Amino acid sequence: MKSEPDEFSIDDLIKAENSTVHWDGIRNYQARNFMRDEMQPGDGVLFYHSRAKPLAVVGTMNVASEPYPDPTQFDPDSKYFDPKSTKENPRWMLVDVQFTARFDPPVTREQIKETAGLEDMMLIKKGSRLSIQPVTEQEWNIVHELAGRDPI
DNA sequence: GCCAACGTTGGC
DNA sequence: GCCAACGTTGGC
Repeated sequence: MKSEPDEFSIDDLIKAENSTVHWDGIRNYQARNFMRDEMQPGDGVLFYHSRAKPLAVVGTMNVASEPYPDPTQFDPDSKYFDPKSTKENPRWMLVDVQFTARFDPPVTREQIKETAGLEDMMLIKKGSRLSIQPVTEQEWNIVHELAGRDPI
């Protein structure tokens, strides 16, 4: 899962209550589908800082809820308000995520590009801007190796 | 800050 | 249902 640290960083996640947040504001159907259809409580998630220095995987999270409707879509005061969405038929789903680890130092985009076994990661494919992307178990393990950590 | 690559919208 | 126009993303 990507986030611009100016908007929401891994430090913000750690500081949140229970180090857990609603991953709200996702307004892309493909990204929504990943949360709605592919994520289960306990799944591991890489936290990536986009539009940042350095561009890097800065840590990990756990999926901490079942998918449920993003409450911000119903809030007229939210910048994520969607007038076309109804409570009966919500458009946007999200999951909660909980902090699990910080990578220090982070695993940079440059490292990922250079590492054998990670060449197929969607993250480094040209033109790929999806903010939620699938990661294979092998990729998860290699990224943890680069971080000097045991994969969970 | 630029701009290429994407995704969405809406007129036809 | 096509596709031009528009808005957004995110690496550089």
